[in-house]
Amino acid sequence: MSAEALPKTYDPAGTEDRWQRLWEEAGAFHPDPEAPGEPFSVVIPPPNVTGSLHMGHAFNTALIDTIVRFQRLRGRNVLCLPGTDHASIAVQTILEKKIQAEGGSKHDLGRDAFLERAWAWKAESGGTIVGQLRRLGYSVDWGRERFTLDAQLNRAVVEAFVRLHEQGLIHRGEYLVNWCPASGSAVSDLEVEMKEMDGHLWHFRYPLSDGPGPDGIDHLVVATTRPETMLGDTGVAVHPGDARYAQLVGKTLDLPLVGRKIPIVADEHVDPAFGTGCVKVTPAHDPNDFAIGSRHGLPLITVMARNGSMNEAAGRFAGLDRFEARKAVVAAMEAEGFLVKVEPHRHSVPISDRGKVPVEPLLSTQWFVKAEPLAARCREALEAGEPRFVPERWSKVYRDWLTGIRDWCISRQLWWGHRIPAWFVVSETSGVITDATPYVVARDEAEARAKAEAQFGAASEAAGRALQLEQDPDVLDTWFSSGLWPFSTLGWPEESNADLATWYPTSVLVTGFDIIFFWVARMTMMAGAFTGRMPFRDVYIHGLVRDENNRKMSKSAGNGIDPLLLIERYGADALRFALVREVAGAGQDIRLDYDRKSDTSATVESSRNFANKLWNATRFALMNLGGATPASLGEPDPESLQLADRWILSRLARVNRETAERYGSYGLGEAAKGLYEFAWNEVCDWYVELIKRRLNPGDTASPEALADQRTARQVLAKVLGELLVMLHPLMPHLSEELWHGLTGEPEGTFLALQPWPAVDAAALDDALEARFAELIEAIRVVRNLRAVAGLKPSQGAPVVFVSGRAGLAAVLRQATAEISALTRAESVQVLDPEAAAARAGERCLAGVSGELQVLLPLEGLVDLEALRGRLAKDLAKAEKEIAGLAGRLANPNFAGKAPPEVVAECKANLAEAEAQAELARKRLAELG
RNA sequence: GCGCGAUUAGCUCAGCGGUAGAGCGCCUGCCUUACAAGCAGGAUGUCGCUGGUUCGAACCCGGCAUCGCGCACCA
Repeated sequence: MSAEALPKTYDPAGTEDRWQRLWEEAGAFHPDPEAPGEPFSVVIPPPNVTGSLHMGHAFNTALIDTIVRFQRLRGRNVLCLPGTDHASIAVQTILEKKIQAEGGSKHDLGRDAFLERAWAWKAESGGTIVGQLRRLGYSVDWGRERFTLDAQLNRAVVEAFVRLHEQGLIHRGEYLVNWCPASGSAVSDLEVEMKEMDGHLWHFRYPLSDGPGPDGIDHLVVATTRPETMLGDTGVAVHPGDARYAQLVGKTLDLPLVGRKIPIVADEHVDPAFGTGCVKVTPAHDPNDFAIGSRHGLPLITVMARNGSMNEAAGRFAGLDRFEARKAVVAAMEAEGFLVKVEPHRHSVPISDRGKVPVEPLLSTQWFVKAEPLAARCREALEAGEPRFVPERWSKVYRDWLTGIRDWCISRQLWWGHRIPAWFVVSETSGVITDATPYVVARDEAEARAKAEAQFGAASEAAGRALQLEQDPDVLDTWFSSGLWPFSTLGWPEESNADLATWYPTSVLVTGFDIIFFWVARMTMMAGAFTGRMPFRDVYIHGLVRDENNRKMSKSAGNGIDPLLLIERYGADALRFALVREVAGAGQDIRLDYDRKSDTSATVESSRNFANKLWNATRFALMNLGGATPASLGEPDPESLQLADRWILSRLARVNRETAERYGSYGLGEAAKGLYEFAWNEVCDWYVELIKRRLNPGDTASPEALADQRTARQVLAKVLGELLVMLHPLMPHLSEELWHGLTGEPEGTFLALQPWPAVDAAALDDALEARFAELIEAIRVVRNLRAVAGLKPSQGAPVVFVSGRAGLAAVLRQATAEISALTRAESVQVLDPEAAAARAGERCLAGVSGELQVLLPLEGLVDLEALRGRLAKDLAKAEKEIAGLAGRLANPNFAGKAPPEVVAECKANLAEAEAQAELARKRLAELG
């Protein structure tokens, strides 16, 4: 690529598409398990096929891809495995809405037709998502793409279910579950969100069956937030120590509206100080009441149907929706004189995450995973440091959840998902599934039949009926299959699978803190049970992307930003870089700056500008390397390096070391910031500017000048080449493009697969970096003086440096040509203080930096006012410093207790500040 | 109620024991043949409040306040 071929600004669109295509066509990210290199593996958190990606996915993707690209450059045998999740309940909700909008229902459609639509939806949504992931430049292995409902993954799910069942860790039973009437399914505890809402506390009078006792009490008052449940009351509880009611325990009440006699029981759970100290007990509709009921043998009466309406047990209220029934019950209680009072009451209401309606605790027969034994294994592993959480504090959140874990309800009354591998022997219960129907759990129907034959065959035959099986119609919680993701995707349960052998356990899981319980913990529990090891060494937990108002970006809140919009505007690399750069303080949420009116983001724009800066730095190099490449130029000869060369090579080595360290320890934001500063503020602002003269020695250049030109070219090529490698994990497309431009490598060779450059430890030079910083500062002072004096940029001026330090003076003398170029100096003189004294009285612009004086003798050109202002400012600054430092040194404790080097530094700084103040005073006096 | 996090320049955030930083924005001057998506220069902060530890605190410890999040919840 020639420099002329490069336009002045970088246009990401074509470049990014092209490299994505070339990488994929070449199978650049399709690793071989047998290939050399220490294995490094990541399975991506599979996005739900619920539409399209949001910024949170882009963020997660940027982090993962940065990590895996870095590891690839480090020579690891990297597998990054992509895929998508079927998301039973979310997808089913979307589809049902669509079908409803068309005027139908899923039941009209039937199971098979519904599933056909679901698969069609999956194809569409999954395709969109995969396209978006590609568009981000994700270096995943598309050849190993998985979907949680793939046949192979289904095999894993079935196997896992069967084995857990065999181990007695899965059971079926009737319990109070969280019922979501909107979805028509049970949901797990985690899928319920407690939401503070304004409600009411209704106080009801329940009369004693036997009329007033000796103390005149003829009723109890109970309070409730859910009046409709009173229809299912089977008792009233009081605290055993509550003297008010002690003599009533054991008596019965007449339940209003229903007429049932319900007992008064004593139970510790009741808080005597709350309300009247009497609690109505509805065991079939409230978890606490369920517990009380089971302690006292109270019957369970379910008064609600699964669609959220009242059932026949609700008597005259049957058929009413639960909220209608609430009103009706209150009205009836009031009409019959049982309503004592109504109070406004703020309380927490359990809301179904997916259905967005209050969940109903409902008695129902479901499948459960006994979580404690699985969790115990995870807790032990955590004690041993597995997995390692980054940041560490999340391990506590994880451990706390695993401690005191409750059983996990895994069955869902849905169609889209992994069907439960249990077959009911319906021939035992007249052809229908009841709670009493026996069942077998098996890998497939044939195995089920064999098992059923063995258990029930003889009896069936004896009874003269054919053995009839029916598979459980329900599906499994999506997270059951997601829990297997790190190994089901690699071929489990086929233990001999090469992928599994090479890449399991995976190296790191990268995900947001919001799914530590849902997903991370489920994966560790499943992995512990089936593979005997934790599924990943590290868990890197990142924050959430929040919008400009600090709200979590989410589809349901409607505040999401489409990553594609930003990619189209600024490029994928710019978006990635912006997201990673924002993550510097690991684990913190990031707020993406965004203007919804114009669809612009200043943050992403600045990353785009950075991309453009790199583009132009490379363009500059191509214009000045004379057609050579880093390879053809070769390594520079250490003997011929100039000061600036040695400086930038020292910086390069240091940045290389730091960056590798940061990439390797999840310091991704720091890595991004460090590279940004190095590339822009050191390479572009200083090094490139400093070598321009050497790169253009002119037509009549001496052999020495030509040799020096070659050195400058070598160093520039090396620095730029390495910089591009280091930037590659963050800005893969741009770096790939520029690297090809710089090296002239053919399209089939990829920067993505190059080795990370070795750190040239010999180039590291602290002292030189320090001296160079002083040179930079000296140039800054000159520029500042010129600006203060109001000199036109084109106007030349002589520059005089006065320094008593030989080292600095030598550096300045060495760099006079560069200084001239960077400051428009007509001449550069470096004097020692004695020589300068001889020139005292000359009218100059004067500035001070450390012990260095910078003079611009500008007889006749000087703006006296500006000069005084500048000196006064220097003086004030120096005096402020003196006050601070002197104050510290005056404290006897400081000298006595602070480390000697700190004291020495303080003294040196004081001396310097005093010298500075003195110089400024003298100059001011000279001006009169 | 228990726990976690945040509070630093107008905005978004770094810094986590030795005299306050970046990006964006702002002010001044520049189309200096890599880049105006740029260059040079500049201004801007009692580092939430309050005690303490320390020679020294934005940084460590104790309170408090505000905001956010998680977990558990009394009908």
